[in-house]
Amino acid sequence: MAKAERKYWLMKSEPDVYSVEDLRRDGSTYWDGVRNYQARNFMRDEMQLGDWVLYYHSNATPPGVAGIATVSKSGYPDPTQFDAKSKYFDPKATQEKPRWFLVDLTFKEAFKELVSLERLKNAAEELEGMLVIKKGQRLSVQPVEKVHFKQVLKMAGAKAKLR
DNA sequence: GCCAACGTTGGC
DNA sequence: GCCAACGTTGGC
Repeated sequence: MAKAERKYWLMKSEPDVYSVEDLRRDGSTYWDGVRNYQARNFMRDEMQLGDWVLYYHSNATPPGVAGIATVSKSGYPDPTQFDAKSKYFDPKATQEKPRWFLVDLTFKEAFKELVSLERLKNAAEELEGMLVIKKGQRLSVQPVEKVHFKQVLKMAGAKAKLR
């Protein structure tokens, strides 16, 4: 069987809650609390070990891509859904039939300078079709095309290189 | 803090 | 199964 090709993603986090610097400090983390079915499906079904992720700071000044992480564990049930004390508790979820899934991320790089949403929008030609620059796009886990991922790395002057 | 966009819920 | 009401996201 051919090895599955690496996929590319963008994941949003509010830096006040958990920033790319927090991820650098911790090394890796689990992406809990996603309660959107589309985002859930990506994490459960499509994200795989070794995928690359643009780490996006939302609700920030300015918002934008702050770094890169990699998927270090593919989809598994989000434990917070079973925890009655958690704000992410879901009474309809059971161990046998979990409703929410997450992945683990490992830190790869924090950009020297954030690639702001404004810069992404200004690069509309190179980034045409990229979901994050679309109006009203709220999805917190999004697929990213390889060429777009590459372009963002270029704009960031990232150390990490895509072959 | 405002509010547009959009996902989810629930009454019918 | 429709759709109004409601809740959340996230840029500004």
